[in-house]
Amino acid sequence: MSRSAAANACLAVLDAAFFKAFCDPTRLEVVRRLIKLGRADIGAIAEALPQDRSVISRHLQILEHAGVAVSTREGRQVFYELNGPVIVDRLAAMRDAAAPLVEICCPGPARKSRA
Amino acid sequence: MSRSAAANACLAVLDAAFFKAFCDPTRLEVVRRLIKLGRADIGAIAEALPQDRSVISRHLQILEHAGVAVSTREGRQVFYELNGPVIVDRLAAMRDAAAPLVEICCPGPARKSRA
DNA sequence: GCATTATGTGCACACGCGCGCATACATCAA
DNA sequence: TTGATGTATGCGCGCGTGTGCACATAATGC
Repeated sequence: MSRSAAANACLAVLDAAFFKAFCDPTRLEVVRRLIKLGRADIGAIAEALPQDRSVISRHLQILEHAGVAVSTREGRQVFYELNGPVIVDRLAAMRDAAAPLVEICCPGPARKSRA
Repeated sequence: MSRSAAANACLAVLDAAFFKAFCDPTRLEVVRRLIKLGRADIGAIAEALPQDRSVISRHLQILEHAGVAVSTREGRQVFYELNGPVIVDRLAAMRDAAAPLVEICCPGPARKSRA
């Protein structure tokens, strides 16, 4: 594989929306709560967080809109859950795209060979 | 591996600084330029970007501070380069931490049967 | 019907941050 | 030295957005 081909493959998987979902500290805490709790309603997610429930609700909407979380309504509560497969696939795709680029072209600062 | 153990492993690799490095659109463009150009000085990186050179310079500093880029001074120019190994390792660590959590506990909403 | 619980939303505020400009600093050439 | 080039930084502006409050909406229980 050529360097430009590897570079293009790497460019293709770079998604700003995915990163924006995790770049806010509070939103990352929400993600952490979802990891700990698994499937949970907004009240349970917001319980240990200092922000208002409405704020957590908005963050969850953002996460869902980014494709990293899904919601299911049950009666008057809304349960949220991380979309594990999607997250893993995204991470794997980025890693698989970046790996060959590092191998064949960008020895980088901490690389020894490359005579 | 238990669910909580997998969850803790997943929490450990969640790094806000890493995501913040890629969440800004302009900064992502800088990363794209670095992927295309490989090692390059600030002038070359900022050449095709609409923002001012000083802005690109600041973004590169942010990327370096986040550990995803490195700079080397040569005379009066500063060459930047993505820290490929670090990026790949981070992505791999996140994927490897999230994968078992998805497998053993969070089948998720739409489990697609794939390897 | 009314009350309670759970969540969504309009609104205004404040903080952060990306941005460009001007300028200072560093390096090289003549 | 002086001038030119490349980069960093101080400053202010403007927009995006996270935040909380109050209220609206929906669903359950009485």
